[in-house]
Amino acid sequence: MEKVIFETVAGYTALCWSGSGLVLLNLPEPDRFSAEEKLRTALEGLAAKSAEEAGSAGHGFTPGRLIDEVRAYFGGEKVSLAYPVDWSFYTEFQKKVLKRVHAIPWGSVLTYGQVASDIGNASASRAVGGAAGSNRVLLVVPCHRVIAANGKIGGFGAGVGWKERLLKNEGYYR
DNA sequence: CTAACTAAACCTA
DNA sequence: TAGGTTTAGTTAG
Repeated sequence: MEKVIFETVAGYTALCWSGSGLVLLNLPEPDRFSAEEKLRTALEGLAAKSAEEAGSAGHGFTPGRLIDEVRAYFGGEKVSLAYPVDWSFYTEFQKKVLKRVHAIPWGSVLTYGQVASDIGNASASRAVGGAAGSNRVLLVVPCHRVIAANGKIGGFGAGVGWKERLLKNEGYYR
């Protein structure tokens, strides 16, 4: 597992990846120390499951281009952030949800209910919210592009303020 | 139209 | 078994 902390205009961001794809991408923190704290805490939760990480083939991922894109993202530029994800830390249901969310393009949104139908479980909208909350690869898996059916913003683990900010950044609001 | 409340639904720890 | 990034329906203001 490789890891790095880099700086953007929005703050310090932690990134982790394995041989099979991205493992973690946090939102920016105001200083390097808190970014490291958040990274350490997140990695503790992953440690228990990391046994299955062995034996990944490797896809030649290097963080350089991704870091540039994340910096551009917070600079207000439109970027695709299309990178492979290491799904091995998620349950089957979470994988289905997050893979569907992974495919939501810049500037568009789905409701929790739409994601639920798309994965063949129309009545699982609330569980979709739960699965979205398990996403550790923010931005690359754009769970902030999933909103409530009444047009309201819905919830967000890192705080609804962040969700608003990300959606505004993508031109979704006004 | 907004706010408040309810029941139903599904996954995870 | 509790609770979460829900939803649709009902009722009151």
